[in-house]
Amino acid sequence: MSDSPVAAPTDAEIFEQKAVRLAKRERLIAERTDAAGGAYPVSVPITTTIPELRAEYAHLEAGEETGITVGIAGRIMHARNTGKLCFASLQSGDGSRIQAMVSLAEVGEESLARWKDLVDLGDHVFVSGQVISSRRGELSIMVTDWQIAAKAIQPLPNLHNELSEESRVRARYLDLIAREQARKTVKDRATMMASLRSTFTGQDFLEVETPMLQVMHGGAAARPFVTESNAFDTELYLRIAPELYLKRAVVGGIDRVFEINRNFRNEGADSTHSPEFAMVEAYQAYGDYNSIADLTQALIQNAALAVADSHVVTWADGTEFDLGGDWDRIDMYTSLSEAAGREITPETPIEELKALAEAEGVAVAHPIHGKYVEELWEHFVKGSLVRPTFVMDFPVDTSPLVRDHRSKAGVVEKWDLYVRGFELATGYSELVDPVIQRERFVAQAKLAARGDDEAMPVDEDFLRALEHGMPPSGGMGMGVDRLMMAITGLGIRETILFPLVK
RNA sequence: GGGCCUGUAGCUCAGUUGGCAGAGCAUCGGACUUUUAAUCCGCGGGUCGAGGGUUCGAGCCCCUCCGGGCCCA
Repeated sequence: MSDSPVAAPTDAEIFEQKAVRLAKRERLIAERTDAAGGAYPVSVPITTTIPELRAEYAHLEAGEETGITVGIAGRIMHARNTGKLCFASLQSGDGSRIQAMVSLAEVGEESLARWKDLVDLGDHVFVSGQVISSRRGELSIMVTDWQIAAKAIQPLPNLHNELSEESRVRARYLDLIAREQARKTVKDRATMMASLRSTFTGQDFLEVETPMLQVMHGGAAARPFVTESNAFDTELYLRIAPELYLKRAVVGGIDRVFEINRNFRNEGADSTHSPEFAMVEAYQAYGDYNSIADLTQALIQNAALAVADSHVVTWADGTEFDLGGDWDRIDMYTSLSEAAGREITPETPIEELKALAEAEGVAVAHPIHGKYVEELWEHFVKGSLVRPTFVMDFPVDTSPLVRDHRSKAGVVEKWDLYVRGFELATGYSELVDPVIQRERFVAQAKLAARGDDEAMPVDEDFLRALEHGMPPSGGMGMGVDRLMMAITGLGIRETILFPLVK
């Protein structure tokens, strides 16, 4: 906690509705006779749930009475009080609702008056009584007993308007209470995560967890968050990728390994980037970038099938998007040459690339061959990709952890998977030669010394592991939040339950 | 980093040319035994994101800062 306690709000700072509810809370607590009463009872005697009742009594005719007594609890979403008969809609966590009817004839004068005095929108309430259908055919509980299950002292937002986008993100609990799509997104994401794990385990991959706090960051080109350890009296980095640890696991004989967890990158935040993001990484011994592309396609297609029941997913805006079939695999230099109308190869001199980039208005932060080629590819080709596409064979100097292509000079066995214009996943034939790996690290360290704060330091401990021999392997990484975006068509702030906000 | 938009009651939003701070829902008081955003009557509720400036007078114009969004690089 912070050094100074947060000052209690003064009376003037408590707005009217909260003050009213706080007074009701006080009254409930003052009237409490045992642990089951008051404003926050330890439990209430529910016998069933709202969705179960909905399913079981869907057939009731208007005005029908069942003679069955149940006890249920839910959050008050609407209340309609008349003089001697009160109606309330109770909502359960999944969004399903049932009506409670509190009638003078059933509960008596005192209980009805207490209901009107003490129950507010947003409160959790327990009711017991007969399951009936109202005259208008609304499935209802004709209440005989009730009590507050949990008193809300903040008012519910106005449910007749959409919550503002900022409120949805800052108060996700309200978004979840108010909006079906918000609840569905949470369920869909859980379904997607379960599907990913199921696809992996179906192919004999083992899930592991590797360090998030690292003495040395690596495995990707990105700026890390820096923190410090009191116990070790040293700087630590929040990981930017789990790669170097997963490879250590492969060296140790975990031949098929994956991890799904958070990475942290100290970079800009916008509609497709979050400073912390969930990622899946996997390594497959005796595989390569082709077999790992097959795996990636299966992971995504199975996830789409699990969430949307089809390889053709329907986004929130109604657009249909087809993730089915075998995806195209195109060559980076070839597709760039075609789109640019001139031949560009790994031998194309940097001056020529620079001239082209300047002519096209493409800015390149670090003037090396590979960065020009990648920026130019994004400029010329990226926007034209419609179907999911693997872009294969990247420049060697921007991919320090990838092995050289088995037959083409100057490129590495790396692909990026583009889905609807954004990079969803990347895969490699992993570099396992410890001597070449060391050379690549040293080259990166020189970049770092020249001010490229995305470049990696030399990781001696990782190199020692590699020197013990890592089998030929394919590896892949995929942004889980982005996969969710691709399947649902939602923005990144919708796919993350609690995105970082200032 | 550049450009544009935005911040007003608990929530969602209006606010004209610079001239008394508004609406709906919610709250509070009253009526009502079949409502479905119930209805009807009545009363409240504001540091207009923060600070500074111009002006007789600023929610509105100018400057700085903070938060949010969109587009571009």
